[in-house]
Amino acid sequence: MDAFYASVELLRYPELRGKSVVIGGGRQAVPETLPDGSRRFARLRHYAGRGVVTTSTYEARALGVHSAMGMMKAAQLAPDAYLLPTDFDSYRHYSRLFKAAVRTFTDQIEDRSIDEIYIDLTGVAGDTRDVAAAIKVAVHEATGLTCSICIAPNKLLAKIGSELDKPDGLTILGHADIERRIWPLPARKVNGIGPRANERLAAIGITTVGDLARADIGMLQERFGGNYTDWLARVARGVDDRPIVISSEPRSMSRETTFERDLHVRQDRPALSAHFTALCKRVSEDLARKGYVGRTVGIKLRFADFKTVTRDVTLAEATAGAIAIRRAATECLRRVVLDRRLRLLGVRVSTLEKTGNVVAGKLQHSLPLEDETWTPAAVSVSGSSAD
DNA sequence: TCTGGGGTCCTAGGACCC
DNA sequence: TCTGGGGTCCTAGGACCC
Repeated sequence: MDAFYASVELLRYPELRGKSVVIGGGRQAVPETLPDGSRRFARLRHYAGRGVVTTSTYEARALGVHSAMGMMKAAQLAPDAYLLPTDFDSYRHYSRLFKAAVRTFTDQIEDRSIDEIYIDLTGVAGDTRDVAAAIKVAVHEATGLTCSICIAPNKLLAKIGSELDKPDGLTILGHADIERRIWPLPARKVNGIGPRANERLAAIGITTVGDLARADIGMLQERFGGNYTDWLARVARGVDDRPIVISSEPRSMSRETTFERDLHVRQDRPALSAHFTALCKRVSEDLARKGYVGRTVGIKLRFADFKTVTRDVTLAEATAGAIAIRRAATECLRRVVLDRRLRLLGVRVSTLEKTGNVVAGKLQHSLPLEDETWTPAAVSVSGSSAD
C-alpha cells in the first residue's frame, strides 16, 4: 500500500490532501472540530517531547521527513507540516479491507505486515499484468487507496520491484531485467540489507547491487562469513527460492513503553512498578485474547544512554497469567544491575503454544503485585537503598 | 531537543544428555 | 595425565523489517 497510514488519514481528512502531513509522536495531536465544522490541526513546530515519525505524506518526504526520524528533527525540517496521531485501529480496519479484496482473486497470500502482502499468482488464470491491474482496481474500490504491485519470479524481486514505480505502480520484472533495472540500485534497497550491512559493504566499495554481483566471493566470505555471503551472491543474481507462506504462528508477544522522561530506579519506583505491572497485564490480555500461552518470559530494559539489555527465563509450564508473568519478569529484573536511569521497559512472552480460547489470566490486585516485586537485588547490593 | 513499538530470524556459548 | 561426537535447550545480543 502506498504511504499507507498517511493515505488512510487523508481519507478521513481530505482537506489535508496535497499537504505535508506527519503522523506519529505522542497522543496530543488529535484534530479539533470547530463550531463551523472545519477542523484545526496541530502543526509539527509545536511538538515537544520524545517520539519518532511513524510515516508521512509524499509532500513531507520531499522535505526530508522520513519514518523513524525523531519528531524534533522532523519539526526543524518541516515546521509547517500538519501533525496527526497514529490510529492503529483505523489502519487495521483498512488492512483487513484491502486483504479481503485481494482474497477474491486467490487465497495464496502471505501476510507480511499491516500494509504488505505477497501473492502467488501461479494458479490464477489470465495475463498476469491484467490480473495485477484488476487487483489494483479491487483494492481501490474496497478502500479508496492505491497500492503498488510488482509481478516477478520470486519474492526478492517482487519486493524490490514494487518500489520502482510508487505510488500506484505496476511493474513487471523478469530475470532478463536484473542487469538493467536491479544492478544500478543501491544495495540498501534489498530487503535484508539494513543500515549495518550497507555500511560494511560500502566500506569495501560496494554500494550497488551490481557492485555486489561483481564482488570477489572470497573477499566477501572473509568479512561476512559463509552463509551471509551465499545469500548476498544469490541476491545479486536475483535468485530467491523462498516459498509463499500462507499461514504462520506467532513466536512472541510483547509490550514496551518509553517513558516521557528517564526514570530513576529508586526515586521513581512507584511509577516504574506501575508501568511494569501494566505491561505484564497487557501482555497477559494479548495472549488470552489471541488464545496463546507461553513458557518463556522476558524483560527488556533501555537505559538513559540507550544501551539495551534483555533477560529471560523459561518456566516449567506455559502461562498467560499476569501474575505468573510478573513473577517471572521480576526474577529477570533481579539479574540486571540497575545503576542508571531507565528510558524503556518491556515485557515479552515467547515459546508460545496455542490454547484455543482461554479466559484472560485474572489479575488479583491485592497481591504483592503492585510494589514489593520491584526490588532489584543489585540496587540493594549497591547499598543506597534503605527500604 | 537525538533515537517508538511490535515483531522475526540468526548467531554463539554453555549446560546437559547419550 | 585434556577429554569425541552427536544432539537439544536455554539465554543474550544484534540485525533487520514495517
